[in-house]
Amino acid sequence: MLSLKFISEKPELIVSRLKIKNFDAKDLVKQLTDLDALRRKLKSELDTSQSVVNKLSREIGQYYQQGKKEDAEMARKQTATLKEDIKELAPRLGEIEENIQELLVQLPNIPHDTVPPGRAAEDNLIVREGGQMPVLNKDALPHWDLARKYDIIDFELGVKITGSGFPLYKGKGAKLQRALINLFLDTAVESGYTEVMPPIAVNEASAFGTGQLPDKEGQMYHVTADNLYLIPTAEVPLTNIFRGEILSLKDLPRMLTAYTPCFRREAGSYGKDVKGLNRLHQFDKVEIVEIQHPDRSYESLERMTRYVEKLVTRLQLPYRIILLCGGDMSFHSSKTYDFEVFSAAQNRWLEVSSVSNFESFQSHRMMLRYREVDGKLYPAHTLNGSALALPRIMAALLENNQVEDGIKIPPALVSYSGFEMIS
RNA sequence: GGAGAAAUGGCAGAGUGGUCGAAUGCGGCGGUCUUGAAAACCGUUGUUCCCUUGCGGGAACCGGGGGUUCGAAUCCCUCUUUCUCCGCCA
Repeated sequence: MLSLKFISEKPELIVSRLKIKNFDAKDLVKQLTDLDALRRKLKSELDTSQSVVNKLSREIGQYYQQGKKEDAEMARKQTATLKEDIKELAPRLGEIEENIQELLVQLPNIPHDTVPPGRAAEDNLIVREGGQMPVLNKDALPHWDLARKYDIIDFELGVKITGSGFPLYKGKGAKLQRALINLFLDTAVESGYTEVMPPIAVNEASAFGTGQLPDKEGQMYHVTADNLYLIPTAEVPLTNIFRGEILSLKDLPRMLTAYTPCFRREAGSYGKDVKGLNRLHQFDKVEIVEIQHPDRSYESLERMTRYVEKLVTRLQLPYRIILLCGGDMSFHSSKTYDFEVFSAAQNRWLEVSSVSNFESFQSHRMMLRYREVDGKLYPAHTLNGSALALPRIMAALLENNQVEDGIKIPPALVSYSGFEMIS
């Protein structure tokens, strides 16, 4: 969410910047600035009336103490009309503030200067590519066939136990998952991230803080009996650690990492996109989160991107880094890099990571601030990135490394998996 | 799930109707002292919003919401959360 003050000060800037995101903010911004002007006016009136009432009340107290009953009665009568005004104004102000809040959450984050314009995925920019494209035989199998052939992932059992999109990993498949998680966490910790194991169900305030609520409600699993949400990403609990906090300069940056299962309802998806591991309701992910000083958040974004690049490089997967265009970016992000790895048997690129700078968008929602040298409080910048999401990494690893008699495990993983080959 | 207790500033903890944004202690920050540090001493130390170019002034906040009252941290209602004991349980 953008700050109301910023919107009122720079309405044209916001409208023009949001054009990059193909978002027509004109009406919304106009409504907000109008409402803000009204809000200020009412607040002023209300404060003035309240101020007089408070003053009279203090006097009444003194009159009673001095035994001046008539003076007290007089003052008491004076408060009556003012209280009428207050009774009328206060709910109006409340309504306007609610109204403003409803509109504020509809306004997307403004993109960074370096975000290219564009409508959709075709307009994204490929920033860098790396890794070797594998050469596979014509009879190379997609990962769902490999999974069955080597008995390492059982999609049918997952359906039996839960439903589609909840795969069951077994044997070396399960071990490989664990190996990936450990590799990712260890690498993150080596790179300065503090490991955390957070709750994977969150309350409403947390889901609101990172922006899952109110608009993405249908994408989360909702535990209605307790009004909790299963996290769609560790970003939610990790960033909300700092909800309502005031950090000092020496606290910045805060760098956290966590492995969690992630849950997404993904309502409406179907077809080849959801085949095998391509899109799941439950999947594993290691996430990195940073809380950073506004002057350095873009350095962090680049550093995090290089960090994720290091991971895919270690896994020897062909990858490309994509700078999302305005139209393809998420509602909350100021700038996002996506990572895709090539899954050779499917002959397609799979998104395995998304690294974003949200600037102060989430901080405004969750009142996450830091104290600047001038002693004042400013919203901190929040960033996060997948490092990495496991299923599609698994898909690419299986497909790209298949040989005649099995699947080769990349060297970086062997010390974690304990085996060099799945056969 | 049953019974009881509680929720106050970064933390601990006073405050049961009037000058209480809130004693006191700890912590934090600044200073004195010191070669440096500690100790001691002195000072300082919440947030949001409104008005104001500035100086400054004002409103709100003692778990959330509502009520009583001229006036509420304090009284009433309600919700939530936490703790203790019992039950169940990895």
